[in-house]
Formats: sequence, structure tokens, C-alpha cells
Amino acid sequence: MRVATWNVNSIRARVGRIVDWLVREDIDVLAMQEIKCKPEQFPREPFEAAGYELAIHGLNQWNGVAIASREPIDDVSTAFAGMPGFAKGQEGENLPLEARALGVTVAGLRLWSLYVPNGRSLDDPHYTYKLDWLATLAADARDWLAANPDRPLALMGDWNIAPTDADVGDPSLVPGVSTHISPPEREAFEEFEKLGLSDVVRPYQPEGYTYWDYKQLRFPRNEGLRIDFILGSQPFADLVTHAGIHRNERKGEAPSDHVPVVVDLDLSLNGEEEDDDRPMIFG
DNA sequence: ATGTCTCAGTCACTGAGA
Repeated sequence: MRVATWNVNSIRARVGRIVDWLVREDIDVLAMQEIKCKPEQFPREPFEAAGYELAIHGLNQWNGVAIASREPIDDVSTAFAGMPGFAKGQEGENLPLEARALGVTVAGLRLWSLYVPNGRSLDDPHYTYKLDWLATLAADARDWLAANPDRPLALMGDWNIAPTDADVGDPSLVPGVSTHISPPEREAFEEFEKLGLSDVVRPYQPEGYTYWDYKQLRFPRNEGLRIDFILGSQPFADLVTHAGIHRNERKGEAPSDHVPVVVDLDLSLNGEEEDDDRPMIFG
């Protein structure tokens, strides 16, 4: 099974090349971010004609997440527990939620499409929102992992964080000023690794960016960022046989500014059923 | 020069967001 994540930067603007890629690359599940539309505006037909069913969460022209799958989608969630909202000039609880998280179960895998808030700048309210959002997500992931230690879980999406200096090729990012590279953001990312969620792509693809700004010839100059990640629980990581970044999707007509990130899974390694007949050696 | 791209609102542009 092939599972991927892609910040598509408007599904309506490039549905053709996205579905073409899904079919060409034999992708089973795609987590999308920045669909930039409501569910009723989502171009369902090309996906359904190609054999995918859809879960869509979009509230307006901003943000928006969706998941396309060749296998049935169950247990759809449009927010994680305690997810904070945002409203300009307001603080506190119960602010309106944005469409940035979508959880589903497919083939026994728990999968989330996540669009982490951008942060804008270190002194912007969106930066605090970003850190709150990540801390709350980590708390929910901790609870879920404690309750489901044997289940494959993947948090997939645009994290808007470059975890290491090697992930930063865009010279416009200034330490101490810019988001995506600040120590609190990197610490927020590391919290997920402390929970036992690991970047399942990097072992197979150690180098490379996943995003290049449209401006300033960032792609031709290869001045990008690695900010799109698939973090898997140990039971998920145990299924991974290969992974990669599809850099070519930044080329050609009307690309997104992000490219897809793909993992190959061998679900036959998921031994739950097969193990039932084996003798219990421990415990 | 935020030098590009997308969308909404409203109808050739501007504002917002990234």
C-alpha cells in the first residue's frame, strides 16, 4: 500500500495533475492540505472516477484538509481533542476552529491530514497559536498512543517547521526573526519524536526539500524547505518498506509550491491476525 | 519589490494569506 501527503495549494486549481499523479504512482491514500474550498466546492468527480473515496473538511477559502482513499474510510474526525481555534484580536478558549485536521481509519491504519498554522512571524498572534496547536496535538497523540499501543498511526502533513538546519535552503529565513526554524517550533516538533512518533521518510530519503516558494526563483535555485512530514508510531514504522519525496511535481504547468511525500507499506507485516495461532512465548 | 500564486468580492481591480 502506498500512502502520501501533499499540500496541494488549492485542489480546484490543479485537480487534473493531482489525480494524474495518484493514478500514475499507484497511490492508495492521499492526505491533502490547503484544499482552499468547502466540501461542496471540492472536485469530487475526477477522484471518484479514478476509484477514490473522499473525506473532506473545509470551512471557507482558507486552509482545508481532505483524504482520498481507494479503500473504505471510517471514523472521520475533523479536529483532535482540545484543538485550539483562532480569531483576530481575541484570546482564550472557544475561538472558532479552522479546517486544519482530518483523521480517518483506512485498512486498520489511523491517519491524520494536518495543516499546522504558519505562524507568520515570531511576534505575531499566529505564532502563539501555532505553538498551542502543536502542544495540544501532541497531548492528544500521547493519549491515543497510550490507549492504542499496538495500532499503526501516522500524522501526515504540512508541519510548517524545518526541524534541522539541513532542512533550510531558503536564504530569506532569518534566525531570530522567521518562523519555521525557531527553537520553540523545533522543540514542539521534537515532542512528537519523544512520544515515539518518528519521521518514517528520512531514513529512506535523507536529503531534499518538500517546498519551494513561488517567488525569487526558489525552485530553479533549489532554495527550499523540508516542512512536510509523515510521523509514524512504531507499529506504523514497522510496516514501511520505502519512502520518498516526489520532487518532479514541483515542475511543469501550475504546480503546487509543495511536492508529495510518499511511504510504501507492507501490510502483511501487520501480524495481528497471523500471530493469533502462535504459541505465547512471553507472558 | 513579497519580484508569485490563490481566492473572495465584485466585475478590473484590491485585500488577504502563504
